[in-house]
Amino acid sequence: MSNNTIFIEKLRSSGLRPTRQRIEICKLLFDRKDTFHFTINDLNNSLTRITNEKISLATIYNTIHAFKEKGYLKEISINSNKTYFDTNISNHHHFFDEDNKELIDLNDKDVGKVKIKKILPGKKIKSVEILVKVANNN
Amino acid sequence: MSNNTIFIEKLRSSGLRPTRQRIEICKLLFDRKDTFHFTINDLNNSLTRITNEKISLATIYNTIHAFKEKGYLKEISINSNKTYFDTNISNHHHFFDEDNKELIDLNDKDVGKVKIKKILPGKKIKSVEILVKVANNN
DNA sequence: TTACCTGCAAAGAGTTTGCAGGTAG
DNA sequence: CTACCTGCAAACTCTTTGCAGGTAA
Repeated sequence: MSNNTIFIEKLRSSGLRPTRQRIEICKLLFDRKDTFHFTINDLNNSLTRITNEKISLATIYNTIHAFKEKGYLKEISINSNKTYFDTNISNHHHFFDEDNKELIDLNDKDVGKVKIKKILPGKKIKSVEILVKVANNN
Repeated sequence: MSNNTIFIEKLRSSGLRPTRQRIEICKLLFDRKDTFHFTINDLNNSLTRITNEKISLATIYNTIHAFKEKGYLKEISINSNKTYFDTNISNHHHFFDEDNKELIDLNDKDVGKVKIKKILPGKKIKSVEILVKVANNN
């Protein structure tokens, strides 16, 4: 499958050698149509299940961090003991469902335009993230 | 100082007995005009410095968590290995300065009204938090 | 006196790192 | 062949918890 070429290029451009383990990670992250929200733990479990072998956490962490540096993944601001990542790197926001600790995308057009009227001298805005926490009605 | 009465009431209404250690925590958190953003570690360091004695982490954690449950403190959603709290419990948002890991308040009026146009069936919106990450121009 | 609290230290969870053998280039 | 990578385990950081002596009511 020539998708691997894309994965190899993603890895190389992130400063990583394309290895069997990293190709597996790429397949899981990028070989899909929909957005994928995950924690390292989710990813590790999925990899173990899909590949029937254990991929080292060292590899998973260094790969994910390189992708994040390169901008192929976004880290999401949630107050949680875990770090959440998102394969959707477009400008968008999130619902966080507190009942099942799940993230749901909120497209930019689903949110009225946000205007930040305060300026911090000498500082540049890097990102504006909106997190809408939701829970069951009860 | 009769401020202690207020602190004792805050503690009692949070289901906690007013002890010497907890009064010290209250003084540090609530005896001030301006907003206070902190991590448990910040708080612990300040307490040690101010009181010249070590207050147990167990006490700090159980006090802070009780205040948070009661709504006297807010937990802020930042992707960080640490948990940030805020003594400003009004509806407001934050800048997060990535250079020095510091939080800065963003009043509700400094942000244009945010309209969430997507609905999740059966789910109720608990909060809408905006985090504006900033860093030095360079 | 009783229930709760404190301090300490150990345990947990998530993440990071050091090292020795293995692999890409 | 060399530099980088993998797997493992140990180490680290932050947070939570168990326990024994101490304190508020």
